[in-house]
Amino acid sequence: MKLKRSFYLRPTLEVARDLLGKYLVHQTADKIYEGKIIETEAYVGPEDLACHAARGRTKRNEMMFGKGGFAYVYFIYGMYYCLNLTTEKEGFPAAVLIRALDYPKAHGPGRLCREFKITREAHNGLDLTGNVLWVEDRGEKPEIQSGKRIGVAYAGHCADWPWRFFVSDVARPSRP
DNA sequence: TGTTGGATCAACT
DNA sequence: GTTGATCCAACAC
Repeated sequence: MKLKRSFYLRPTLEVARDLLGKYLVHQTADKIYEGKIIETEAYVGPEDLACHAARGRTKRNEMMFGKGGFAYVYFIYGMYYCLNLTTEKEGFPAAVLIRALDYPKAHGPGRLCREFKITREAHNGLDLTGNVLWVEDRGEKPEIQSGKRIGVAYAGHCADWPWRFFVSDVARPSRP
């Protein structure tokens, strides 16, 4: 079943963990994309230097300050989009980055957006309780591991926080 | 108005 | 292990 708003309004680390084993679904005009979520990362609040919201509210990260249960899509390195799902209550900036899906060529945040045709223009700010982009619970309860986040070495001590979650039985979600 | 660097990936050596 | 592709938001003038 489709996850309700209340799922996203809980603490971000719980949401990041619980999203593993769920299915991301993207309905387009001519096709439905769906894949199991196998890797996520949590980005929580102004004290997390790796979080875009650590530098205050801006045009780019505005979605993270809103209510949980919306898509936050941003463009990076001139070529790639990254898909995040916002969490927690309005006014508290937090989101979960979807890093990898169990879907062909979708292991990696940039690649999954390319495969799923997710763009900032079309999907940033989308309501995840709507009927374009959402997450489904199909009753799977995978073994979960956690580790350090990827590509955030600039964030100082925050880079060591074990806020990356992945499904144990996937040998290599997106990185060794 | 100009500069800079990033939550990446793939193709190299 | 390193590098090029390629662009927008943030910040410094």
